[in-house]
Amino acid sequence: MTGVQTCALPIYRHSEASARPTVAYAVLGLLARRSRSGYELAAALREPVSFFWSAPHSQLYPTLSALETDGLVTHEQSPGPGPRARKTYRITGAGRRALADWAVSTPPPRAGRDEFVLRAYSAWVAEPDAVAALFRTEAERHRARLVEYERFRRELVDASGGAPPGPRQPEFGNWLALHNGLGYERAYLEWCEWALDLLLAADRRS
Amino acid sequence: MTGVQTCALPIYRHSEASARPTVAYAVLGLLARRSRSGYELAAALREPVSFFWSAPHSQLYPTLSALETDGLVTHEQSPGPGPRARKTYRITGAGRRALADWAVSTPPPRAGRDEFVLRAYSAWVAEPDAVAALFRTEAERHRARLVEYERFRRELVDASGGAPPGPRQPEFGNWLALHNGLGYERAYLEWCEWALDLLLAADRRS
DNA sequence: CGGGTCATGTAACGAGTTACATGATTGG
DNA sequence: CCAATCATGTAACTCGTTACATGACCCG
Repeated sequence: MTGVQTCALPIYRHSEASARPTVAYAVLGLLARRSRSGYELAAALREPVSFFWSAPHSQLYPTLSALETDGLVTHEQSPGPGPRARKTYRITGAGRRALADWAVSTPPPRAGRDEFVLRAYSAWVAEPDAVAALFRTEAERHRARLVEYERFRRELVDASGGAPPGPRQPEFGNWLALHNGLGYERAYLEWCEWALDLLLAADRRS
Repeated sequence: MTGVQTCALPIYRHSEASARPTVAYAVLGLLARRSRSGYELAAALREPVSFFWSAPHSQLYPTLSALETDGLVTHEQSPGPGPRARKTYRITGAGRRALADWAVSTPPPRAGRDEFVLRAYSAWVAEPDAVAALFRTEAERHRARLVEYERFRRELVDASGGAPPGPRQPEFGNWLALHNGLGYERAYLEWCEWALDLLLAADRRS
């Protein structure tokens, strides 16, 4: 009888009362701009919100229920074309407060994840030609995103008449997210091209 | 009886025979450089491998078992200090091939995730002062990482005598991953400082 | 009349995180 | 003697993805 006897019924309390999954704040962030139906939210979440967070609709609907239970959103029904009614969701005052609190709370230092860099880390075991092909494909992907993001930037600039949006305007958030995306894609593309140069230089030497 | 009758026993086959979780390739990537014990692998995975992939040891041990079942790694036991024997893992030829295949296979276009940018996207609902504080903390974090990465770079340059490593050397992978990390952190830091300038300019106007 | 869009949900699984668990040796 | 390190594993949970499910309307 030397071991420490532990409780047979494990009581896990590692989720604080106010802890919500990140997708909930993606939803609140969208609803803070304007009310939307579940379908519209699902469509918005299919393409990454703020360029760096996406979710399928299967994650959305339970999230909306949970947010409503907590009083952070409400909904109004209207007849839909199909077998189910359309629900238009609106953020509440409590929801807006929860979003603001979350937005400025320092996030725990989470490790970023990038599977492509992990592949690059092991690229030395593969054929250099195949590695070059991989990087060319990846570069193309980021080039395409850059073009898209530049288009978004022009749209935002045109919409706000040249001046950057004030820090209380919704466009401020778009502006921040977009510029992060632009910097990210530019840096990534430069890295891909640098890697291709390195591979080319090594190929010429041999 | 209008509905489509589906099989009562759902047969899910959406995982290909060779599909392995990403953490498995992080492990193989480490073992391709040199053999390591589970404990050493766990320590290496605690800090992100290739700067962009980390895992706790609880994910490691089942992964090692699975890799061994598939014949991609083997292990030798030696007596450990504690109640359990130390197992030193070695990658097999099949493991090296699987790693090389994975490394150059085009990854499915996954959406990157960045919770901080999502916060920034909703920062307009919060106090501008709190937003500025948030960005200062974040900038500091990236500045610290940059300093660390610059140190790694000097170490790598010193170790290889100035010349960049050839595309068949393990250091090539480190070199690629490190330069991605450097570009990423530089871009992120610049973005944080740009955002702080924007907030400061708006503050002066009011 | 067949496929796409609108519209909402549930089921099952895989991936990732946190907590539980054991126990010898080493250093302050 | 207490804490950290070495050393390995399991249990329980949350988060995220893929697949299943229904059905009306619109357009060609």
